[in-house]
Amino acid sequence: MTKGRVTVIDIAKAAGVSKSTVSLVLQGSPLVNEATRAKVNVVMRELGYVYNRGAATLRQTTAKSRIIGMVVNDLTNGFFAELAVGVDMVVQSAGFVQFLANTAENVDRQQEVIASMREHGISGLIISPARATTALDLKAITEAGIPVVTAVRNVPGAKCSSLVSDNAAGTLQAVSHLVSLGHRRIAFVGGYPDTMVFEERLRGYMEGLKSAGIARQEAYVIASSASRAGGVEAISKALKLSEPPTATVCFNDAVAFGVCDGLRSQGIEPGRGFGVVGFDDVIEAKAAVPALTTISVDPQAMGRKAAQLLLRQINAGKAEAEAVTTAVRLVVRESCGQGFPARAETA
Amino acid sequence: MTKGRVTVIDIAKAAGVSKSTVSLVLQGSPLVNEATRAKVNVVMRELGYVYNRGAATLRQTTAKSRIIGMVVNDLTNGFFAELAVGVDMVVQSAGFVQFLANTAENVDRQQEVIASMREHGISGLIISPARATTALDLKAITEAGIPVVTAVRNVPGAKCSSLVSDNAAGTLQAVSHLVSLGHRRIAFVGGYPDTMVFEERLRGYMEGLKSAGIARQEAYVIASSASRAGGVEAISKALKLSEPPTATVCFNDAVAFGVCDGLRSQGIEPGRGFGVVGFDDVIEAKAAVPALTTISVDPQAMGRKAAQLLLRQINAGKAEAEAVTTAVRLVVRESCGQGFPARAETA
DNA sequence: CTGTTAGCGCCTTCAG
DNA sequence: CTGAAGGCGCTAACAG
Repeated sequence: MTKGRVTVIDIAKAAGVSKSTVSLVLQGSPLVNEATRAKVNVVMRELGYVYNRGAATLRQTTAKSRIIGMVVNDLTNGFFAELAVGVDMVVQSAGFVQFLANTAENVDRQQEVIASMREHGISGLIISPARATTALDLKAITEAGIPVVTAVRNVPGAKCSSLVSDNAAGTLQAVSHLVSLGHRRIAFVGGYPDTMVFEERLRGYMEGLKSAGIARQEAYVIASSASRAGGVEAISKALKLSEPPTATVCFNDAVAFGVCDGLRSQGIEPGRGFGVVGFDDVIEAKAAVPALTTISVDPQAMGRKAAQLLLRQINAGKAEAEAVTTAVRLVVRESCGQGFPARAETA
Repeated sequence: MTKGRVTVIDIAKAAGVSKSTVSLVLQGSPLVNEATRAKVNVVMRELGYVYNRGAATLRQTTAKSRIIGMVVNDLTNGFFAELAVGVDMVVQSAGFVQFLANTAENVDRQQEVIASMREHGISGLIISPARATTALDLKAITEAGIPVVTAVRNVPGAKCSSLVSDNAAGTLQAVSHLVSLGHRRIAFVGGYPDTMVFEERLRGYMEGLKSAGIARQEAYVIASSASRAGGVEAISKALKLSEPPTATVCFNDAVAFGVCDGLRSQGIEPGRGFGVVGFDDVIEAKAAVPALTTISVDPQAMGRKAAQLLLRQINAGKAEAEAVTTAVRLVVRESCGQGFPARAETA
């Protein structure tokens, strides 16, 4: 039952110096006598002093709170949990502390937590935006001069940097992987050609074929909805071709599951003879199926990168010149045959 | 590029009232004229005012920061991620915000983050302690009158409430489950009888047998190290008995994996005929094997419970009378046969 | 119901 | 190297 919380003035008194001296010690200033510094530190320990960062932040210009906000659209999904871990690592070792909030894909909630974090004076924000997030949602905070970095998804038009996965490189790797397993008839299935993401992934697929010296086959690009059902539909079409593929690169993992379903219903076991690579789109990551190989960013690495980027901006005093979007390299994760892919081991 | 951040005084001026009036509006006091209140709110929106909670906290007695600390020993483990999600839910809807830090089982780091959180004036702390945590580690914060709740593991001697799983009820359920599947020769394998946890789990097992009217068999309690290797060892012993068991309740999931390994090496497929129930000890949760049924607390539920408990203490003004440890009910989770158990669905 | 006056704990001049 | 003021943004008493 400490009565009134102990303050700099208390410890100044007890150490027989002035408050400013104490303050200097607190900031590790070199202007203070070594002996004095030691004494002050001892007294602080004795009295159980705890630094009041709130007061400091109040006094200082602003936003030197050393707290960074992290908002995530689905913490239940292991991918994002790891993302947060990555962020936490660098944030912690930089002497910052992390606010974490989960939005569960709810934009309203997202706005609430961002507002709340602002009230607490976060020095910067890392956000994996909820689905329907628009530039407008981020306008207030970016205009306040608080550095913002988006990860995983990006928000077109927002004045902030972002980290997204390198889609083309991912599907390219997927193709190379399948080729190295001996496949030559490789299809690209799922998704509709009206999104940027689709274009990118398709492009990587094409490049992969090309660099393997495989001629492109129109019929091997099979669009469908980017869902499990879409995957089923697409693979059934594929298998009816006169020369059916022996492997597929799937637009995302939902599609990949559908493909597996479809294969099984034809008595074909995915992963044994028939290669299936799913683009781990994060969304369905938690339902990974064993027989599936997956292309995905390393979430922890992405988190670390995001945090570094943000800290750089914070230290630079202002937000980056303009919105920069960086593509993060992807990693092929072999299925592990039992349980689920050993994601942690790739970290 | 807002110049000087807008303050209560700015909005007071703009609204033609005094700062205190604004302050009252901010706190939703009923002492202010409805029209005035409305006007103030409008002006706040127009000027893009953001409440400075740090300043408020500074002025107010103390610790009304509305931020709660959450420290977790392994966020990489899906269990703890879900725990944090549970906490976040209630914390958020109570208008608090959550500091999250991961200690990766490192006590030193744990002390650092707790210190850091203290500097930021957390109103309360929920902690899933790192392995070697002692009451001493928590002494400073509890003595400062900050409510602390431990979850998952408890810290003997610490002046705080804790939430742990109901070990006995868990193994009891495990036995009942196996009995309902027709098993009568059920062994309890793994672990050494020198820990409290072992005692509790063994007791539940005994009770389970008893309530099923099955006589206890000395030979069916097989101690071993609480590891995968221990599981292999234990099951091999079990199978050599003249009347070998047809099912096992395992001390923890590491042991359970070992049991599965051992069974397979004998050509027995676990889960088909031979029942295996592992106590999901959290530690190895991420490596769940499909063929395994598991007894475990629902992590989100535990998180919610912890947060509620903490908030109650915060609102009560002071920490609970004394350390109360509450057992959380466990849930049997059927293996799902593919991928890993659909944990989220039990939430 | 609204305005005035003090600080909360800290950091920054600015002198000694 | 150290001491004395002043103020960050807000709220808690009091006055009006």
